[in-house]
Amino acid sequence: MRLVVARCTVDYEGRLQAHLPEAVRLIMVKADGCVAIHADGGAYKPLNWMNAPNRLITDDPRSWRVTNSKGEELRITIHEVISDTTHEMGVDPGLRKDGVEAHLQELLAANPDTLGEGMVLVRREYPTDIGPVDLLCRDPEGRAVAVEVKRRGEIDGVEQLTRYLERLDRDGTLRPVRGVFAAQQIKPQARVLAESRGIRCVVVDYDELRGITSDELKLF
Amino acid sequence: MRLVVARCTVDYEGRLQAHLPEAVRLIMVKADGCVAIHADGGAYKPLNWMNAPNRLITDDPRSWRVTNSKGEELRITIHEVISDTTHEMGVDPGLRKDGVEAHLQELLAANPDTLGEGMVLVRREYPTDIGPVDLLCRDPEGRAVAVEVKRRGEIDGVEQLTRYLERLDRDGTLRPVRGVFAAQQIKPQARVLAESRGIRCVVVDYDELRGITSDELKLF
DNA sequence: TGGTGCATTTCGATA
DNA sequence: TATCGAAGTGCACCA
Repeated sequence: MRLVVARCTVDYEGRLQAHLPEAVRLIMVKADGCVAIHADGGAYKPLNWMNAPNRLITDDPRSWRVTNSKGEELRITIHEVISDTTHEMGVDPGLRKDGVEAHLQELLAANPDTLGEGMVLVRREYPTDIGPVDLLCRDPEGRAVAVEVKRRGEIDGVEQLTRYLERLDRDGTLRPVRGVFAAQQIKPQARVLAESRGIRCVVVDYDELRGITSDELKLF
Repeated sequence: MRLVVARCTVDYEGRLQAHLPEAVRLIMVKADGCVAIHADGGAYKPLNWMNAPNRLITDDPRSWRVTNSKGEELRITIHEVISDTTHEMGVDPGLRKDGVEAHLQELLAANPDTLGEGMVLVRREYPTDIGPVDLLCRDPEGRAVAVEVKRRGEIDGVEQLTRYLERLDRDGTLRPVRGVFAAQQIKPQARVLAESRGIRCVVVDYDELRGITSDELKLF
């Protein structure tokens, strides 16, 4: 990784046009070739960048050009170099994560009762011609229930579930299919839209659900 | 901005749990306090981070703790410091952008003819109870036309316009409202969905539109 | 290679 | 401050 601290101006032309006036910034060049220009503030997002794969030309150390195959271009004009260092880091072993939507889906699949008294799981990732539904269940009366699982429930999640319901309803063996929108948190507008379409909203407590599952495991 | 290159392990606990095994990485601490841990690859996104505002405790230089008011915590254990530098950068003058959706909307508002012969603008950001429609126009016969403007037209844009049309149609003074989906580029699947719902698709040439507007200005 | 959905999304505008 | 929609979104996954 090469780290250049320099007074520079930057121009980007590609998906939009953008310009950075002269100032001191950090230019980070990673081993995969991606370039990022950071100011001394503003979260982790750089002011400007060019992802790999790209071509970086620094023949003229005062004027860098980064281009990619999509015709995007980043021009960095360097007025004064304050620091220029390079460090070998090797390949990173990578990040281990826990607690994302996939895990929430697992927990709900193991505890369909959370989605409604007496609910029974038919299968996870139930296929339709526009993609898989997160969960397909049956209620105590044997009626099909399609479940969309989100960490945070917003309008586009309701739209997604609506499209699935439309498709599933065409299947004579399932019709009529009801919808359940399950999330750790549901935005008010998403709730309004869901309920106006007869979709039930279920707010899920992740930690509680994890507790139930581990309690059940203790029974064995 | 403080730049530390170090062999480290990192743990994050907050919106999810994540762990980084021991490796050499860049730890970037910005003036606003935000902390980002970068590997030598993988676009501009850091492996781990904590945005401002937060509290950074480095009393023990081998074990940093970053916490915020939401109860999130980042622990950085430093096994070996390879480099540790600090640079003053001052406040960045910031990024100037051009070519985004707002500008496209302005240009279309100034040239409603682009959306259809004889189209007249009623107003931009026409309010509904689920949010404002980009443009509301009337066609030569005086019928209402709702326009959704996107840089790139994809399925969710069609869904958005459909929701607006649904709402506007409830307004007796406007009904029936037609829809126009305007974008610099329209994905085939979005076009199919739009047309199946009777929504007209208009591909807009940004540069040409800008030319028309400047030509009109020259007339004055 | 392109389409779809998720993200510790981030970011900005607005009510 | 919450909420909503856009982003040069990035990224994984799958066809």
